[in-house]
Amino acid sequence: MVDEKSRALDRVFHALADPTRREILRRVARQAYTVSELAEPFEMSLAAVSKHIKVLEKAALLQQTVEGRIRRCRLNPAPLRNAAAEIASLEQFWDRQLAALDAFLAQSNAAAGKSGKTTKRSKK
Amino acid sequence: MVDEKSRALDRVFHALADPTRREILRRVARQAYTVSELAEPFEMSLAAVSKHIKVLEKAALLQQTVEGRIRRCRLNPAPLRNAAAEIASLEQFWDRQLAALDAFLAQSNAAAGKSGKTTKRSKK
DNA sequence: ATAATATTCAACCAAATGGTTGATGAAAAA
DNA sequence: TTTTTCATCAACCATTTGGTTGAATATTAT
Repeated sequence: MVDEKSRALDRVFHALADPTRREILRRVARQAYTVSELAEPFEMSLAAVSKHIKVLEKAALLQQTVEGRIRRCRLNPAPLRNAAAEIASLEQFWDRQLAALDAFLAQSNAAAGKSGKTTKRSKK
Repeated sequence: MVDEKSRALDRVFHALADPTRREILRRVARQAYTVSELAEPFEMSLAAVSKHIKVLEKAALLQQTVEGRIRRCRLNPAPLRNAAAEIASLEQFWDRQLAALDAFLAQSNAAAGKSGKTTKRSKK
């Protein structure tokens, strides 16, 4: 399972890359909705929304529980944490690069006997 | 410009939804690379990697600075923060839903004169 | 039993995606 | 100047995506 984690991220980021699906996620994050309720605000067919929901399900971002003929849709937040972790990891590498640059500049300035600002940084 | 922010998110999440592009981002997060250097580890043509880079550029996740005939590629972390914020927002709504459920259960249990656990929660 | 409702499925379509190869342009090296 | 090198562009191709419509399925209501 070397790249299964990566393919899961593919699915999650792909699922998030659409405004309709993000809107659906925002709604189910607050409360559970049926497919019809989710579809109602959108100017597209029920089948189209059903497909969007399936994309979200394949990313495991949304879970359906069957209650007779209706499906109740809820958010599953777990994959969001993986996506957030991936993004945080990139930001962290970036921060380290900046830190190294800061250190380099600080040393250069010290060697030149200068004072003053370093690269602007967000405070940890 | 109502939905320009949304379309920017579309581009960022779409850019992140590919393992090659994520790997490119991880590299440029640490240091600057030329297009050829970025392409070298991948089993695909230079033109293909060039296209991936263009996707990252359109998402503003990557910036190129031209130095003669080479392009030096660096991470631009700003769009990552927007993506992270969107994810955090979903998680926040989810947490509030759980909090409301907790409150409901607590009140039910109190009314029934019971004690004991509530829904399991991650500590803030 | 029949009809209405909720949802999915299947077939289709246009557009976008992710890859290829070969030509091109512009800068650097010979 | 000629030749490499770095990178993009253009044309092409197969697959995926995001939508449609109409039929199918299963459950609930009459």
